[in-house]
Amino acid sequence: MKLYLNLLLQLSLLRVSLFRRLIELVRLRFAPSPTGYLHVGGARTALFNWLFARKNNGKFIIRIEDTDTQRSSRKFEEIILNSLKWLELSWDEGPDIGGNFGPYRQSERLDIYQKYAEKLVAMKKAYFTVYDNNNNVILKSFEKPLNFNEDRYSVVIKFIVPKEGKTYFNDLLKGKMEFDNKLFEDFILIKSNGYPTYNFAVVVDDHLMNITHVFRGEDHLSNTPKQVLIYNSFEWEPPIFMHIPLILGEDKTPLSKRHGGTSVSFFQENGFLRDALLNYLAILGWSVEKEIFNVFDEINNFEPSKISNKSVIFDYKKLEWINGQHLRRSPLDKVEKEFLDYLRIANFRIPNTNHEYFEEVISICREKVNTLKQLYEISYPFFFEDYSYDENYIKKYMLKHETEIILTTAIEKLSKSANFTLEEIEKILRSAAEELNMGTKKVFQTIRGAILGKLVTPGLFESIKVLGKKKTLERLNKTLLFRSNYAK
RNA sequence: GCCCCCAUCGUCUAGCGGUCUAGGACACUGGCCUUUCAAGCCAGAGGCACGGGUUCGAAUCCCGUUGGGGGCGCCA
Repeated sequence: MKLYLNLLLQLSLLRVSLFRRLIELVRLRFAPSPTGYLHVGGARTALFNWLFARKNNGKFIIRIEDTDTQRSSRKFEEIILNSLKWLELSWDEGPDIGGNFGPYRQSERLDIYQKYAEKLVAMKKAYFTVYDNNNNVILKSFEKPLNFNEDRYSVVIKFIVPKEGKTYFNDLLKGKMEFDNKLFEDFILIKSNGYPTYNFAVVVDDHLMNITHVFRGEDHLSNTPKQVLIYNSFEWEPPIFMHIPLILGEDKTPLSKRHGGTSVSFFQENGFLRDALLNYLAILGWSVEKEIFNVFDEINNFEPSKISNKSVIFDYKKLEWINGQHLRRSPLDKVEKEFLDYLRIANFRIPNTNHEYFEEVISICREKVNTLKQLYEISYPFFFEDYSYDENYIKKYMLKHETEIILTTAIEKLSKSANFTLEEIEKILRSAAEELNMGTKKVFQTIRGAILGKLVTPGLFESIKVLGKKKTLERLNKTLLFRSNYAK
């Protein structure tokens, strides 16, 4: 009977663990250190982790690796989190929202690392080391060294690397990895300030947080065997690793500010769309049939092993092209919302207009530009009366003697238009050119500059229609006046 | 110095032993369209790093060389 009950218990436990695996197959994390802005390389890493977690109905976790007390700051943590929010890479557990495996800041987990490090010491797999001011080792011990004045000595815990044998692990992209243990020297687990080193904290946290897959930059590849050594010492099962090739600048050095903007906030502030940035980061090294897509729609097609195993050069031009594609293909209301958000972030203001007018302006302007910043520039004369005349326009058209007759004819004819439809406007202006016996280019460019100040604008007829009869006539007259004053 | 990763047009990539006189995208050049500029469409230029093997046959497999990147921190 007892045996039977035991068996039943075992079975139910098995079912529980199976059930857990079914509902929560995978757990991935993005673990930035808050020492700067979110770099596009980091964003790409976060994206791949997020994609895989979402595809498998798993969890995506944010953990802050702030064990560098010198360089870490709460301000950068906030900026990084904001960038991730802007990208809409939502997380299930993190420093801001908590979760069952917290705390999610390493600086708040010091006691945990200390406990596990001392566990290793007790297992004779790590030891205390005391250094003097000149960095000479004066003591190695399995016992906690006492009575060492902090001013004169520093105490750390170091891991014992086996002198022989090899350490193995598998990488989703690189395949079987093998490192000779001789390559490594004993390394520090707990620094003299009580903080853990990266290689130790990452293992303890990934294990305690039940992380199943670690996708990170290739710069971590050579450190992985040290981490596997720690997993092995605890008899913990290591996660599945994947090391993603790094993003470089066009001179093949790591992408930095020298090459242009590198932070997510830079792209945000310069009028890039989240969908476009994510789209570009996704296809940068990951080939799919169609190039332009929304990553949120392609979650199920994400295949980590299909990521290219080669470092990639960041192509600003292609990003801009992709951005233009998204700008034109996205639903208009979405673009409007993004544009408004952008204006707020970039500290640009446009006057309140009625929604229909705003929408029409965006609609005709987005055909001509690739970024929200360019959209602001090209749409400026639609929102402001203080638009200025392009120097080229003044020289090439405004000052020409035909301008007066062109503009007065346009004013006369347009003012007679009853319906002011696109077709009607076109008909009027074409007939005007004909009557004046002038080329359409000369006539249209003269009018274009008069009503918008620039020689590069959306289509003339559309622009006139959107501006409306009243504004168009006002501006034509204004230009006539400006011209006569200019001549004096 | 030691260890690790990588190598197809300028850039990203397709290619996984014959279908490759190597396909696509961005960028570039020319053309069409045209009221400007874009977009769009059409055309063009441009690449398997090098040297050895293996094989009837190699961009594709193996070795080496070269080149690029990364790591070897009380940074992460």
